[in-house]
Amino acid sequence: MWWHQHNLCFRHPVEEDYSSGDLEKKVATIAETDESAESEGVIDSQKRREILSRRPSYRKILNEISSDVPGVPKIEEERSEEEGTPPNIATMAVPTSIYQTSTGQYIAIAQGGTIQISNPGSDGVQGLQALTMTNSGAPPPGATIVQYATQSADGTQQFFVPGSQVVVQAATGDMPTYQIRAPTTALPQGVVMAASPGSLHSPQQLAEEATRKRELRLMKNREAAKECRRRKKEYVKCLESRVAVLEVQNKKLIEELETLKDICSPKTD
DNA sequence: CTCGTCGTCCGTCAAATAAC
DNA sequence: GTTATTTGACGGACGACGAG
Repeated sequence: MWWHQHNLCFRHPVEEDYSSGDLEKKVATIAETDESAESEGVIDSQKRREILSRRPSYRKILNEISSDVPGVPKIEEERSEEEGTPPNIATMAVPTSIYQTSTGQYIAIAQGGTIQISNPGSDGVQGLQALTMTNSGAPPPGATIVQYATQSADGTQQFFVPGSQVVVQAATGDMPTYQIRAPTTALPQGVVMAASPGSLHSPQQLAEEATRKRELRLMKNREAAKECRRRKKEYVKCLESRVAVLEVQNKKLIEELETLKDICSPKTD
């Protein structure tokens, strides 16, 4: 595989994939001191199973927290790129991702695999093309077909667009970059020509189809992992702020308790 | 300058979970 | 039951930083 050329195994003692478990415990501990011990020892079997099993997604957890605690922001279902959203796309249907090409064009990849390309300098709507990837379900009538292909020799991923243009995704960098290019060569190895599903018969075609599916799955998972990490960060931030709030509350309550103690049992000396 | 360590980010896999 | 999504874990890359 082109992205895995390194076989050296070497593990850092400190991982970026930190566990948020400690923070969760901290929040739980502080919250326990705040609230009465009513729940102590009352864990029924179902709850125990819930604890033992995998916890729900960060989105769910955070949304539960935020419904309990006002002021805690909810994780949105889908979010477009926070900053840098081009003004001429802002009024479009909310895309999942927006990318700017080297030529200044904007590519918005919406849910459902629709790709929108808009030209800068226009009034925003002019020059917009809605494209649908062939592997994202049945395209709507009249949709332009985009052919997704495997990486090319320079380590990029390409979407083939009718009209002799290629949308190229660079393999590295902080954010995936997309470029509109004229194809430099004939279709690279691994490209599946637009063919009806029923016509895939030969072993080579089947293998190509399998490769294409794998590439698509990896691409989707790549994006999912990014999104998951973003949610996790948000979740950890939320827990940290909750810890801070609860610590302040705890301090106040302790002070209050001391004051009340002093009032109720003043020293006779 | 080189080397080792640390922290962070990323892509991938696999398993759990959710959605249909 | 099948498919899609989510997320923990793993391993590699890379930059920052200090020690020699």
